[in-house]
Amino acid sequence: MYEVFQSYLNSKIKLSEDQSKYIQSLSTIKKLRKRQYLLQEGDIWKYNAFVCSGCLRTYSLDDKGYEHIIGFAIENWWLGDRESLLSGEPSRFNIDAIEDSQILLITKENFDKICQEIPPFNNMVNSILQHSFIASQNRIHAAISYSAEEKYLNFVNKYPALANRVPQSMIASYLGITPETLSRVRNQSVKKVK
Amino acid sequence: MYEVFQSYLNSKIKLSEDQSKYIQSLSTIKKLRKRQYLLQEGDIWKYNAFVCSGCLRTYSLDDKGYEHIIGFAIENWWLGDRESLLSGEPSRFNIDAIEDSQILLITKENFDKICQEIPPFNNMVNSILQHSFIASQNRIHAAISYSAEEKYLNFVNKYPALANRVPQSMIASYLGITPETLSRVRNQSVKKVK
DNA sequence: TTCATCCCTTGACATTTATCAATTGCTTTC
DNA sequence: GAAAGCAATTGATAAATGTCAAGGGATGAA
Repeated sequence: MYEVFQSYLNSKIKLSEDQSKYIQSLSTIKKLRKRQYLLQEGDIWKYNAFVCSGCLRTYSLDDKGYEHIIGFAIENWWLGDRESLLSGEPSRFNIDAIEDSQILLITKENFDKICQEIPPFNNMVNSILQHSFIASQNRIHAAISYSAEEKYLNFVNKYPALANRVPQSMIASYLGITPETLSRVRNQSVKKVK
Repeated sequence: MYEVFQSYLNSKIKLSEDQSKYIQSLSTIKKLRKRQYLLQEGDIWKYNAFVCSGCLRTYSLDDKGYEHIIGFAIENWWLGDRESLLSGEPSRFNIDAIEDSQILLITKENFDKICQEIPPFNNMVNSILQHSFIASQNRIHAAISYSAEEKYLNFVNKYPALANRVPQSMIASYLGITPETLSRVRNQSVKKVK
């Protein structure tokens, strides 16, 4: 399963065979079955994680026990709770598998070591962080500006790979609307297209 | 006005006098009057900007000409359009001054130079980016999970310095609600406290 | 001072979205 | 293969929020 990560890396930066082996030596693969937790509220998150296969979600639970989905991750996406990683505090989030998944884990310490020792890797990480930030700015924009229908269409447009892969109720939660509203919105959109 | 930035830097990292002078030599100060643009939709943004004094907002305009406020910035905050900076594309946003302001500007090229030549500076920048990302994750969480009232209370709690400084209508826009709704929400909150 | 502007508030009403409940069709599990 | 859950749909209704319109108070300019 390391190959998935390897080809990801190769698509982004140039590494010698030694460097690649070195990174591999600091990585571990974790297999998760559907519904299995990768991180549970209260745990402290200590890794940088990369999804080699499968699909996961990050979510929080409110007072009433409702789930609010913060994000999804599929193959070739990074994953984790940066807040807990950075602060060392227990996480407020849960991460679990929506499908059977395989995750590559690198501890914070090892990750920092790699960043220091392989500057191109560090640059890649920074670039990813920049892009993540921009993506979340765009999500904020959508959340405060769009109607339920626009939110859904925007989502499908941006993440077609997810739209047909995760349950609708989770997409609804991700968009901040109820499953019922999403169901109706989809129905109407279909009618409009006709 | 450089002193503001200097003390900010000193609070974060240790710099020699030479380094500090060097950074200063690559910085320029721009004065803005209230309502003046720092960036206009369609411009390409090429700086990292730091607010020395005053208050600004970043916003977009939708099809109907409504403003959607993406963010605020006051003294000791960083500011800019990372998307345009990174992509080199024209910005989709406007940035203008809510109060008379003074902004320190460093071009992307010079900024990168500083990052390369002064590793602690680079670390600081990364740490800021991390924190910005976490902050935007939290804003997303609020946007999809909270009612109008909760959004407002959360905002006041997190940014008390802004709550009494920027017009309510802008706060409403930032929260993704109408000014009228915000006005009613505040009224009700006051009553509840009594 | 007076006028004009801007921002906030308030009311009446419309629209959107949420909530609750029932039904159906699928998976999953035993 | 039957039973038990889970997801999606649909309807009826409620609640939250938006829209439109009017008015008032502060602030700044002439």
